[in-house]
Amino acid sequence: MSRRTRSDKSVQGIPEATIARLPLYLRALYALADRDTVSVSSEELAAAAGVNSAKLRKDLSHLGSYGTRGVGYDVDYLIYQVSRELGLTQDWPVIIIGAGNLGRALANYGGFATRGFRVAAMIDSDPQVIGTAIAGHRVFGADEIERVVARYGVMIGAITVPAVAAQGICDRLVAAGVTSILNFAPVVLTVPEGVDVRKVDLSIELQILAFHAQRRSAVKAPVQHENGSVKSLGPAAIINGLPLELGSLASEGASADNSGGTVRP
Amino acid sequence: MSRRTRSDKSVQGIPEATIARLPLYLRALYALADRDTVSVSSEELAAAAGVNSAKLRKDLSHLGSYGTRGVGYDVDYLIYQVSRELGLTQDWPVIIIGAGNLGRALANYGGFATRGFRVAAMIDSDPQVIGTAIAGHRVFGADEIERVVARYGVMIGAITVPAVAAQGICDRLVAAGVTSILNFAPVVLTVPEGVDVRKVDLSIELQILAFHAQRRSAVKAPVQHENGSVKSLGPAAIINGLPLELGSLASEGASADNSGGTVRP
DNA sequence: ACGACTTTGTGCAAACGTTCACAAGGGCGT
DNA sequence: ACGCCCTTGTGAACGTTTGCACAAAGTCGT
Repeated sequence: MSRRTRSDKSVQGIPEATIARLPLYLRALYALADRDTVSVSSEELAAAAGVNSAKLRKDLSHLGSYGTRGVGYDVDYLIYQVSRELGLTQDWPVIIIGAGNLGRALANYGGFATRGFRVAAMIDSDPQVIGTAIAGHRVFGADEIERVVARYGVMIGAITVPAVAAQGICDRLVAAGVTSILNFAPVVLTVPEGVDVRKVDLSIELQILAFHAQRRSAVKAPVQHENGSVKSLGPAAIINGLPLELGSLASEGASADNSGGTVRP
Repeated sequence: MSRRTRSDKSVQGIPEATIARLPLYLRALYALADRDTVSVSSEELAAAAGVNSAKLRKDLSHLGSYGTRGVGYDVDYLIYQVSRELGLTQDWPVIIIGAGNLGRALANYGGFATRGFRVAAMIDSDPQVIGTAIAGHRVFGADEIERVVARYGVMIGAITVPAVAAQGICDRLVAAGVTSILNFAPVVLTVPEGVDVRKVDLSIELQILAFHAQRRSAVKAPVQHENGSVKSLGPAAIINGLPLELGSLASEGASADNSGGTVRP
């Protein structure tokens, strides 16, 4: 039954939500493999990945029947299957546009090159940076984008440039043949059909956190005595009823205005 | 009628999916305000934020009735309402743990301090870095975490340390009273109930892109002639029928087997 | 003052995602 | 060889999210 049924379920139909979790499972599997674990149950793997075991089983079932009832999953075999499904059995050359802090962080990111990805080149517009090497990768000028993409068959581009420059860079990448873009700039990129854009947006995540934090403190001390886990908290934690209006930071004129000059409440 | 109906719908029930989009709308609104746009329709705003207009209207309706039928939404007023809902009308001091490239990127991130957030302090373990200033923020040693959190009433922490150190830092933050954590380390953090963790994971995003890229090239030239938007592509784009098996990268027998030695079909 | 026009806000149904709960199936001890 | 025990894989129930389509409600021109 488990033959490479290229038609059964994998035809075209793996849910987005499942795909988004596969990398998580993969990471947990690698961690297990590092500890020489040979086999793992859905319960254990789910715990390691931070999800519910039923969900994990259903997710994996979309790839095929790679487990053994009564036993669990063979770690190495599952790593292979998940990797293959994600397309990580081949190497993806990636071009990073923008050699600022974010671009450097990306280039240095260990788990990056780990499996499946490799930095083909970095691009920057600063003459001072062009020609230097970052994390072992040569930095080219923006005019080299097309050449680098063609030369290395780059299909994935990471944009870590300021917001105003992002759309322009995106257009050039797409024109050069890049069909997958990872966008770190805080703008909505417009791309032609067939191009895939994912965004990583720090401020959005912060804002979501702020919402929940506000919600939490607004409910005003619902006195969370309920699970003894509280003991794991240090003494300082209890003073948090957060009486402080965070006015203390003071000294800095910084906060209020900063270059951007956009505001208007 | 649009009074702060603290009871109507906002009682407690704004869907997660909606909350995740509010920051997007907020950004689009600020962009409009910068161009001195006074009023905007759901259609326009939705386009600017890259979503469907029905969705946008439904999302906004969760906050209250802040639009005017036949006209649209007042930009400034909506900015205020969305900001208030997200809790951005107050300043959130954030502590950044890890002054590596990612931590620096975060500290320098313009849109960061923009509205609602301020870097209370940065923390690092490298003696060479401690005591210096990054983007105007003093870097403290790890032993100062508790003091900084208590002093500034920090409720949000951003973890940008290596994976192995992340859980330890997380525990200390939680013990110190931090209840919202933005985790950049590629690990699943375990926290007590009541603490909110969001993760930003570069490699997961890349892997999702790889999946779609693979899918795209696997379908082998389904000849996407269909929308004239192709003309927006440069010449190089057309050579993309992707004849390249990215074999140029060559050496590797690629497709069939790869190092992983894991296999066993 | 009124009617034509525009755009919001929402009921409803379909699509999608999650969770439960259990039958199917495989290993292991006797 | 057999039956018990364990864990997978999945049908079905439930919850959430999306998108349509339209009534409600406002503006603007005449």
